[in-house]
Amino acid sequence: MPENPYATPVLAWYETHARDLPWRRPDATPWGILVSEIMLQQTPVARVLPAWQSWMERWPTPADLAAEPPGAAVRMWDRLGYPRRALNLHASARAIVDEHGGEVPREHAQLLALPGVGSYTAAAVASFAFGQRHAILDTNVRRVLARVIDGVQYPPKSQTKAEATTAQELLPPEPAVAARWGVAVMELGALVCTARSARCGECPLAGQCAWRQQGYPQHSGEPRRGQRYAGTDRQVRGRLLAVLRSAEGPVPRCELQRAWDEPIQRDRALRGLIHDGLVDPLPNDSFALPG
DNA sequence: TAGACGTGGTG
DNA sequence: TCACCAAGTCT
Repeated sequence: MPENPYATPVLAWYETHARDLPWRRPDATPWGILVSEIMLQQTPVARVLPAWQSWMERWPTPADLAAEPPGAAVRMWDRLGYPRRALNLHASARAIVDEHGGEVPREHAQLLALPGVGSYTAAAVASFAFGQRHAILDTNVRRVLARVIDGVQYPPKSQTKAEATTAQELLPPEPAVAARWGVAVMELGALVCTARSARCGECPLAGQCAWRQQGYPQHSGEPRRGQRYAGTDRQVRGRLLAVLRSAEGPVPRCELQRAWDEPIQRDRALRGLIHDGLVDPLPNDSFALPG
């Protein structure tokens, strides 16, 4: 297993440039770290910050959240996006209480079994909350490694086995150092080696970066697929859920109809929300957040 | 394994 | 302005 020639400069850079985020402080609990990781999925730090504060004030432990109906989580989630994450967090809280004595589990496999916790999040919690040695491979790390090692502007569209192998090989032997390395590369990708710009003047790896040495070859091939939103079911679902969140209790169907004109798509979106457990259909043709 | 899944900020 | 992008997961 080759040594990691990037660890020393990246760790030194992190020492002085890491952001002071509440879930990174010494007093952060595993639960707080899990909540942050779920919230941060596809969501910028700036938007997570206030949401995380409110969430942790209201539900400081998994048991606090588990005692509430799932709809309370969905309402609290507000406009963070991908509201099924709120449902997943609630279901995770109940699983943690029911199956782990109210404590966030330490084992990667047990974390992975929680709803909404995939490969990245399980590794992140095991590493950041419990100081274990796991490869962290998120969008930031993938981009940094693609540039520094492979000399390309962007990583492949979907994660490859080769990327996982590389991340594993770069892991420092000491668990505590490995955990530090993981956040540090992520932070480098988030602050310096970003998707839109590469501030190589501030980068501790500028001298050993393949992409830089090769003159920044631009991404060639298919344009990177952008997600459309306007007019999609996702937008309709968002509108419907917004109505239900703003209401105190159940909402009659006619009120939901004002959220979207087109009836076929509106009904399809509503059925989807019900199917996903984000909405409860009630007897008198009204609807509510799940109770 | 693509595609679905929210929302808002930005270059 | 308007694509693109943001600590992914699930099917």
